[in-house]
Amino acid sequence: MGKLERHATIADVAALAGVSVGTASKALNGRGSLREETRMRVREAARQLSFEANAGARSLHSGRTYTVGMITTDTIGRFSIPVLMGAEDALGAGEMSVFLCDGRDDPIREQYYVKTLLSRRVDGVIVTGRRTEARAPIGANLPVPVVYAFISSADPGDCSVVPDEAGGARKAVEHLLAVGRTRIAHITGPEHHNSARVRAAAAGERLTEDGLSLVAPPLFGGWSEVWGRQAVGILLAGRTEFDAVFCGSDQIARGVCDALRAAGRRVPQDVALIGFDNWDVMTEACQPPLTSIDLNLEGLGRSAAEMLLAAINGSPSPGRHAHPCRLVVRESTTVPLP
Amino acid sequence: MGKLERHATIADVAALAGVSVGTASKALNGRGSLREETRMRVREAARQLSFEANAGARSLHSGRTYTVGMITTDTIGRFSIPVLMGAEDALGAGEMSVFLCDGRDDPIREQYYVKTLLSRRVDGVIVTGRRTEARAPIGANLPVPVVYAFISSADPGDCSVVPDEAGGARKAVEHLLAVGRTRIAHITGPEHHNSARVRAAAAGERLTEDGLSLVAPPLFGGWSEVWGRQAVGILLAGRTEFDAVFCGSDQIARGVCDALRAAGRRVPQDVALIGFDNWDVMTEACQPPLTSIDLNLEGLGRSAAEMLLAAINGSPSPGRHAHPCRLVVRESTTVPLP
DNA sequence: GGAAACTAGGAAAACGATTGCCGTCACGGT
DNA sequence: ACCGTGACGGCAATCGTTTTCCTAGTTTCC
Repeated sequence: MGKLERHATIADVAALAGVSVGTASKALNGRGSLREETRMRVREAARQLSFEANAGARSLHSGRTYTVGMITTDTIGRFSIPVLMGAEDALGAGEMSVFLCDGRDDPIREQYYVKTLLSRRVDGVIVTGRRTEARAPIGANLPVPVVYAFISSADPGDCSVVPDEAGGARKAVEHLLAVGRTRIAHITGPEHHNSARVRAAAAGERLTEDGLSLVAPPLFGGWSEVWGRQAVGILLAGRTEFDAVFCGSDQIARGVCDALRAAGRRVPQDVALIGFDNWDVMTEACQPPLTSIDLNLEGLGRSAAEMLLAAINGSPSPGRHAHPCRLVVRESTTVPLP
Repeated sequence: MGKLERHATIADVAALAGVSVGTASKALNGRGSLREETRMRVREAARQLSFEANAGARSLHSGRTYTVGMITTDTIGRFSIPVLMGAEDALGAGEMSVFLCDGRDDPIREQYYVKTLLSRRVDGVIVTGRRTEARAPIGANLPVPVVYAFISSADPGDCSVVPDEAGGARKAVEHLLAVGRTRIAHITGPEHHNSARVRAAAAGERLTEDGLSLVAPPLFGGWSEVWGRQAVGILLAGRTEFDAVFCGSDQIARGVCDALRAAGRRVPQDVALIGFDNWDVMTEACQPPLTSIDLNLEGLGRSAAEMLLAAINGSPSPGRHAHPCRLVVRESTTVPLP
């Protein structure tokens, strides 16, 4: 089998085995009634020619291609990847292959991809990516099921799977309460970002349930370490007492941690610190290692893929589905044993 | 066009336009000789039915699928993504769709993917991922061209596109020399990692060309911030004078930066600092922002894809191709203007 | 006015695989 | 001897498109 060799067709196999194409097909797929000897002969021929059935030709018949398209809204990033991998994993288990399409936040490019995918007769489409808000559907009345993962569709009838950020924020607060902190500050991303608002609101609500409140209004800024450092400055200047900080991202938390240390406050003894995203790069490099809320994106991707598979098989799950977050405790909220 | 609607076929279009299928095909593809009026009629019918030619059926004829497979050796990570995106971009421009396959470092899984891709009759395959050394080829005598990107194939006859790490290391040293530093230390990743060895060796060689040498043997460790911090301890304990540190990764550099500051050394006034990878998360959060060597992975991916396209069209480029790195200067090597 | 030269579009054969339907054989029962 | 019945495999239709070959018409030119 040299580099220039053509792919073997079932006709080649049939010829080598001395049977008709139809018989060869039946032999390889375990259909029809054939003598065991014949079956073996055909299988052996197929092996010799390293025959692999042409999936395209096959799907011409079955009407299914066993492929799905995955469109990322914005450029593929830290958040899309786990989603993508989870989905790929779940789909692979279902014998599905994935077409990757990087939309790069360009609606034209995206529409081009949608057309391409449809012409390739994908069985379904997953849309993912990060946005500050829900996004417009990729198309109306598409002939195949679509699932939005991580991002959510502006059409509430579409199937979207999103992290339960409010639940995550509640878990964060509950953990801080559980380790005995009551004077909690919240530093987070830009207010125009839906995630920042939702998390802040949920944190506030959870405290209210215990008759408490944030020691100061949420500090909205950016998602970066730089902002985390600045925010600590603001907090300290305000002279508000606080024994814990809940941060909207691990990067913010890391900045906060560095700034607190520089200001002489110990983490976690003086101030307990909790992040959001559970991004290993940050949680591990932080001194001390950072407690955080894991969005469980890989699970989310998997779950989205499973919903897509279900929809392809005729059982769609319309609507918005919240995927639970998970608390991961590290030393930034627990005093290490001496 | 409702959700349950079948895809329109060219027969539907032909019927609506009142012509034969053959004619419809010619009209849509600009073949044959047809009256302009007929062409328009067919096009209009296609538009009404939102007809998109079935790519699978089409490729049955042409023998080409206009798809390529992309296999990532290890789990998709920070390094694979830009490569992947660059490739996707270049391929998209060539009207090719990409099958994404996440090998997860599992040879069985990988072989399964290779088979799947071949049965889908991809026109070519790109293999990417990170490894400490060159990897075994994904298969011998495959019927389609294969290009290895970022990672390289152990078979020197295979087409591999890899970053010119030695060149990058030389650029780093040259930059340090250019800003007047001569007492350079090198802190890098594990010695069993090919990248670490290559970069260290190239740095040493470049210094030798100027009659200099590293102030101490390269410090091999991990790629992490934690190691960077530790290494500074070792360096300071050794009482060797140094006015610059070239780090094998941005994470190491960041750790070094934090540790130096904690030890009272100013960056860049006392010690100039340069990283490797140009990872925005690190370079931007570092205080001061970090000068680094950019592997130019997106360009590398693009370039790999272009070589694959060329190979598909009959002009393969066998062998190992080094893709140049780029120096990105920030404040960690330049004293900011007062 | 008749042959040559076009033009427009239809019919049918690929492409590779699957599958329903049939024909043929061998065998057993009456 | 004849019929019924399985077992085994071949034939041909089918999926959706492209493309090659052909057949009517219509011009054109001598």
